[in-house]
Amino acid sequence: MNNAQEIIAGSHLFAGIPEAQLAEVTSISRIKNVARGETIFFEGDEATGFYMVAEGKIKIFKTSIEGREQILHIFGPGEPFGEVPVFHGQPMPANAVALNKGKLIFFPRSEFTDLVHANPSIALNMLAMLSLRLRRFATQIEHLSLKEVPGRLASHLLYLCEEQKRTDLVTLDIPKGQLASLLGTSPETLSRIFAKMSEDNILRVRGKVIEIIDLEQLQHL
Amino acid sequence: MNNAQEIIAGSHLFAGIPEAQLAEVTSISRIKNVARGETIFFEGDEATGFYMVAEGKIKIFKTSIEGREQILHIFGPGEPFGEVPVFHGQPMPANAVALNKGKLIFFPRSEFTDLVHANPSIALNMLAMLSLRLRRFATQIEHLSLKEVPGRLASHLLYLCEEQKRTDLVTLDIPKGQLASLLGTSPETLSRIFAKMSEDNILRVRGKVIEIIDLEQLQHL
DNA sequence: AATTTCCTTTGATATATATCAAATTTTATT
DNA sequence: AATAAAATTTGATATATATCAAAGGAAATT
Repeated sequence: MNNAQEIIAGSHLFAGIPEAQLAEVTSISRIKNVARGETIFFEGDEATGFYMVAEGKIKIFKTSIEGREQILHIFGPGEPFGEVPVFHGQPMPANAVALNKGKLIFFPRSEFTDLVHANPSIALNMLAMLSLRLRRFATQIEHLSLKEVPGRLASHLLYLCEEQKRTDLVTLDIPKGQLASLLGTSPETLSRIFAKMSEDNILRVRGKVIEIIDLEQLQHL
Repeated sequence: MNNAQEIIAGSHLFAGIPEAQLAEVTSISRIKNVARGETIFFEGDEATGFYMVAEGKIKIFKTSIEGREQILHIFGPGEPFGEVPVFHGQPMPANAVALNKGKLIFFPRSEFTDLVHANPSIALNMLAMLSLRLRRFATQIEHLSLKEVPGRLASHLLYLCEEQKRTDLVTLDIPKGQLASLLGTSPETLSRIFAKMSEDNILRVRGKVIEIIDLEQLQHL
């Protein structure tokens, strides 16, 4: 009745490591249940370890003094988060909140670094993980700075198309307000751009379901 | 007359590894001289290895179709760059150009990954490196999305204050146009904001030298 | 030293997007 | 099902910043 083991075994982070070590990884982990909206940690908190999502979705975000928020990542099952301070020994760089009721697997810092020392594969997997994340951040910076909101939305929809392996229709996996925060804009602006795209017959919005009418136009943006 | 060894030995990436391995690291490296303005690689190029700056400065940047550019990093002596694809096996995520005449140390991919396998310290140093970089990217995203240009400029100047260990006067280490691209704005806007800050008696601009008059005001932004 | 090239500043204008406010729809809770 | 709460949409307005254009200044090259 412990699916933590399954999540761990199926994750990229612990891919390809021997059964024995997998058991060891599991043995140092702890389960934490979280409610929708619950804060896992705040920016500036001391890091005692990192997490992996078992169920639900977690958003990692920064906030301004005025209360606006910018989402950096949204993580789902199998994805680790909060690992940056593990290797660098500084406080948490951002806030983490659960988007839904869910379950997390926690790995205490020192136990985990011991494992990494003994197991170069984990280190290399983690390097691949962080590299991928850097690449995504680079794209996010590029989009924020060089693209306008319609372009960012188009990019995101095309990303969802790939993820959902469909080209005619995608389903948003987060509320539109959260999507606005992920794209670095306001809910109002996002809504208007959806409206504009509908008007231009690029897509049709039916709640969380986006029907894609003109894929080429979308790719063009 | 080979200061590559010195740069390598003094770098964070290879800090604390035994003499013997340091020699090995040096032995797989190659020196590359670059001219001011020379391209090291383009986004999308296949990665055959990564670099470390020995002399000069390198900018890593993205460009839009219209030709605008956003600088992601500026790296100086001792700092590695282009390592992301080494661990993830995808093309280069951004462009690299030399800001000055300089010298680079190149490490071929497979030789380096062999070294990492054999030497967990290098892996852990690299993890610390990438973690730091993720943290900086997170800050950059935060600034682009949640702060206005004056705030970003203030942040940068305060960062230079720390780096140069002065609080009354800092020297820009890159041309103002490049600084604009780093801050995600245009040279015109940056110039205007410098002018505004001068007018408000926050600072005084003398070419590349910025005299800081009101540190508190600057921190306030 | 002269000249060309590049960098920076200043001015005028256009526009994408934030913000405030209110209406409407959707979702959650009793 | 009814009510409360939250999310989304639409409208009106303000503003930060991009862009175009041109002049002035600094730096590099001959």
